Amino acid sequence: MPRNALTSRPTLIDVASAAGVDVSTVSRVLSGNTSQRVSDETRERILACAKQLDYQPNIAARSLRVSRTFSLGIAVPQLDNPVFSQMIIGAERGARANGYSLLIAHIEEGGGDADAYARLARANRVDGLLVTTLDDNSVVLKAAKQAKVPFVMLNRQVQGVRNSIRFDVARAARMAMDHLIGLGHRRIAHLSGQLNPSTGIGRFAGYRDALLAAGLEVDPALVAVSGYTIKGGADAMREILSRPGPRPTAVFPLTLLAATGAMMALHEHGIRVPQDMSVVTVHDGPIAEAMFPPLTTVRMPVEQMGYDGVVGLIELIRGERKVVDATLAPLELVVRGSTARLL
Amino acid sequence: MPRNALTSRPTLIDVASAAGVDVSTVSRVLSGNTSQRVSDETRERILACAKQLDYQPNIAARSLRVSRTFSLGIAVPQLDNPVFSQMIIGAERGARANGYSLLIAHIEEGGGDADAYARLARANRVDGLLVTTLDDNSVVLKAAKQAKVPFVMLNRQVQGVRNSIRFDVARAARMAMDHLIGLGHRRIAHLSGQLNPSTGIGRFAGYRDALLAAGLEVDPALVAVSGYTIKGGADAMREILSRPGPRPTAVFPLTLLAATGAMMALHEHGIRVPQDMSVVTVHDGPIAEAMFPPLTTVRMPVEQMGYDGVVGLIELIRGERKVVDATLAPLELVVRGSTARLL
DNA sequence: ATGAAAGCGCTAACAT
DNA sequence: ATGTTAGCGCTTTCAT
Repeated sequence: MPRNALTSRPTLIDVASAAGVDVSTVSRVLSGNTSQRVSDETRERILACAKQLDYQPNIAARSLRVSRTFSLGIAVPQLDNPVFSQMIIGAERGARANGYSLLIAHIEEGGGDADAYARLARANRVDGLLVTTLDDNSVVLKAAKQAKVPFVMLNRQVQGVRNSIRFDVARAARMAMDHLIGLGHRRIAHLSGQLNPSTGIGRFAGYRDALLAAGLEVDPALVAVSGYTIKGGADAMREILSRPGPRPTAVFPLTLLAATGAMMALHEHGIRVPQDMSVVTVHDGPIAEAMFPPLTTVRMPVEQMGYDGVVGLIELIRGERKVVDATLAPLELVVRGSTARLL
Repeated sequence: MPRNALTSRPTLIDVASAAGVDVSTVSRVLSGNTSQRVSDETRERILACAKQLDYQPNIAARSLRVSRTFSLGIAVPQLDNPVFSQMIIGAERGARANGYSLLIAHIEEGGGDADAYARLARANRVDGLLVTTLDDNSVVLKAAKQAKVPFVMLNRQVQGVRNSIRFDVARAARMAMDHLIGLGHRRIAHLSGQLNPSTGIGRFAGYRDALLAAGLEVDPALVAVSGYTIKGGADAMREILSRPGPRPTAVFPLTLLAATGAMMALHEHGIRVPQDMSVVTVHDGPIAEAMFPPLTTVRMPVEQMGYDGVVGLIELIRGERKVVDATLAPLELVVRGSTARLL
């Protein structure tokens, strides 16, 4: 019984001698090398022998020879965040479809420079990296740059990073906000991932633009920073509720997890959703449906983002492409029980 | 600028010539080979050169030479289920700590034989496999057996599988049930993963045992199969609510996702938690806290399971161990708002 | 259309 | 204590 994957398995030599040809011929057939012709008869015979022996190429040998690992890495800061699980699902699918494996690297939050660097230095195990970060100035990013392999950033645009697949979050925000405004809401709070250093009202233009388009003003008292966790969302919501002045009638947390936290805070305060407060967010998923009441959301093509990122990355690696640069549009608004017309 | 990970990087030869020694000496130093002595002076010099050149070993070459890939695979059926994300977090940590990479394989549900087999046949990229399945008779399992590498099954015990890390779910169930019984509940429903073919009352003994220990009877009308999804939990809860006869005063869904679904169904029916119905489940996580009301749960060491599984697997691969066979005990009961004393 | 042969970077006998 | 050397299994010129 073999101890490991690479022990005592048939090699090209076995297939070659079974088929009575040279290894190079077998290689040509099995690796689908089209530049050289092999007679149909020989090809058949080789294929039959390979199948009969259950031949599986030794990837380490091939890697050594062709200087490629055929694996990609994906670095995620939170594995138990639906946005990242869905990204991974899409990325894995794309990788598999192209003969690549996906290696996961969990970047622990607050792991610090040394750790993140060390981790990604392992990048010599991969031909390319999919990088996601919650913090734009993250060390992860520097590490990825150090990693001397092409990388594509997902769901984030960062100064100096050329390759990225982004989500048109401004448009999604606009859709969410227009929904609330259309329901008659005027005092709409916003839980933002982080504040824009210049405007101070949240990173994404959608919130502000929608207000302005409706002739409303941006009230800083209605905006708080939630980050990207449930706890962050709950804290930000509590913060807004604790501020003096009239309470908002609706809230737009930017992320699903923040919205989940906001719902907690609202329940704590005995504020009924949607009667007293409408809630809408961006990014749909099973949790959104499972909330009470179920959340109205703007669907986000997260899996697609992972898939497109991988495909772009592979094209980058193959030199079939110089740059990966796409923006995915939001999918539709799914209206559920968390939003209602302002009475 | 290098196109990929393995192009134009310093090799052992570079380090050797920089240090003025032979490659074999460098190899001995850098691979920490303790069986052969190298003078401290030479060692220092080699280490310095390696560092200065930023030498990183070529893993493909090493793999080819030693017939090991230094990667492990983890096959999961649902990536967006907290139980699996947490397992992966633990597994990744364990792998990393031992110089292994973790490769993820997402087994799509209903992927069918051919697909699952084909996927795991790729197992020649890994030295071992962590296998998780929701369906005991899964083809995944057969595939893993075909995969000629050691594998450890997580969170499930299956006939004929020697290596597994299990969770003492019977004891966890007992803790959950005792909590409900202690609160005065007598009519307690159970949403089970699947039914036990012999008893017909759910796979796990904890539910039945707790009832019997309290002098209560098992009422089949209070048991339904939920599977392991939110929807399954919601459907099973609806099913029980639709049955004639007195309604239960508490429900014990076996999994967090099923509990989430059950909460949905209860809300739909206007049944208040915990006033009209107490809910307790096994496996804690952020969602449990985010529910309304927050769920009382028995905490489950899921990350630990991934970690222990990986460590055991590596020991298996190294031949330091013949079998991996452990059962993890449940952690504590966390009482939150979803359970209350029966009035 | 097929074969011969070199060599990717590394490790582990075996020599010295 | 360190050097020499033979491959691991594969792809890819270069011959034929």
